[in-house]
Amino acid sequence: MSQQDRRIEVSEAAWRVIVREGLDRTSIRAIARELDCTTGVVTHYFRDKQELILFALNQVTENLKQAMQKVAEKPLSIERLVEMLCTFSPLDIKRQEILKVWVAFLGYAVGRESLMVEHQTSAGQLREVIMQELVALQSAKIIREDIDTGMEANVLLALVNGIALDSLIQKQRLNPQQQKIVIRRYINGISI
Amino acid sequence: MSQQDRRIEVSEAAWRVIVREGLDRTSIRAIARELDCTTGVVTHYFRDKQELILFALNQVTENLKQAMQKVAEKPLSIERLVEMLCTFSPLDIKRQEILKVWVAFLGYAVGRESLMVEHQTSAGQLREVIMQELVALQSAKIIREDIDTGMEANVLLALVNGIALDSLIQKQRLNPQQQKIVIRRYINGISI
DNA sequence: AATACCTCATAACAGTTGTTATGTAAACTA
DNA sequence: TAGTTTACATAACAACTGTTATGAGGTATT
Repeated sequence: MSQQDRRIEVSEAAWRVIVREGLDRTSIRAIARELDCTTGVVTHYFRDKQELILFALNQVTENLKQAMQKVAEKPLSIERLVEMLCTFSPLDIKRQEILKVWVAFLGYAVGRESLMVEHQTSAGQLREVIMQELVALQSAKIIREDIDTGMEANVLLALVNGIALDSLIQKQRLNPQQQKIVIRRYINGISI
Repeated sequence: MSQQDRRIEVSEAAWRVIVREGLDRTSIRAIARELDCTTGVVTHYFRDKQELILFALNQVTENLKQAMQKVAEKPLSIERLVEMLCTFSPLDIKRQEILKVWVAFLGYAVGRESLMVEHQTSAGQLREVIMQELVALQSAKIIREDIDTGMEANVLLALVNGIALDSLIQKQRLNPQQQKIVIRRYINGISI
């Protein structure tokens, strides 16, 4: 097993602790316990805790980007955009956990400007992908010519992020089917 | 000054520390420093830290509810719904700080089921208000009859929450004017 | 005027934290 | 096979945490 793979293992153990016990209780010792090892493992693969946190956060982004990449292989269509956006929706347990980890990190970034910039960087990348998708759809005359692709990318991401949050904070939440319907309906609104 | 007022003072000091340094660094000692007092003040007005956290979180909800209450005094109209929803938008510094505190608490609630339930309770109340607004507008034949007010309340809150998050995580973010336009445009889509 | 209470300061407590140094087998390298 | 690096385990460190007890000075009550 390569060093990089082992780092990912440690990072995933950190994820599990975060989801189960909360980010502030995710100590180096707790991660080691989750790995059924001692703290020596963690300190061996990460210089300090900040490096571990940053790595784990980047793993979240990496997961999302890969999922979107996979969808991007399909032929251009409205449906492809819908599926791309649904990448963010907590439709299965894996994505629910990613969402929780992401929310925990975002809350942790409040009052830590450098961490918030990390979030902004990854969010900016996702915005870029959606925007390019909109531009392509616009060129193909599938969506209206008069929409501002930059702004619309923000709105679409805001909508899917909001829907994702809804699944966390609402007891009477949108079910997976409704989530898809809402996104599809919104996109229909900007289609020709 | 009443006991309740003093509790609010402590809570607001906690807010400032959270926004400036992060929730996990908001220790009782840090709050006391912010108040320019000793920890005696904090421990006198709150049994323990959990009670303080819960109080500070409820203050966030209280702030939002009061702002919405104020809007609710105006006559029923599409514009009133827009303004209600804009209550959540970080249009000024005060609301930006409330948003940050809220996000910090939400992240803190990951892995703490009881705290997450608190979030769900307050989010549920806000959903109820928006839903009643939709029902009233529907009765007044201002918005379409065929929309599901329950689901639409979720979507509207998801949209404004998403827009609020956008202001935190996007560098190329929606400006306040665009935020209002987006909300208004969406509501026009469900109007007659 | 005596008593009780409210408001806060101070200090000590044990527990947890990240960090660091040191030890030790196993695996690789020469 | 001797030497070096890798992959951990172990332990000690100071700093910080929430909690609690004690006390002191002011204010209100009787």
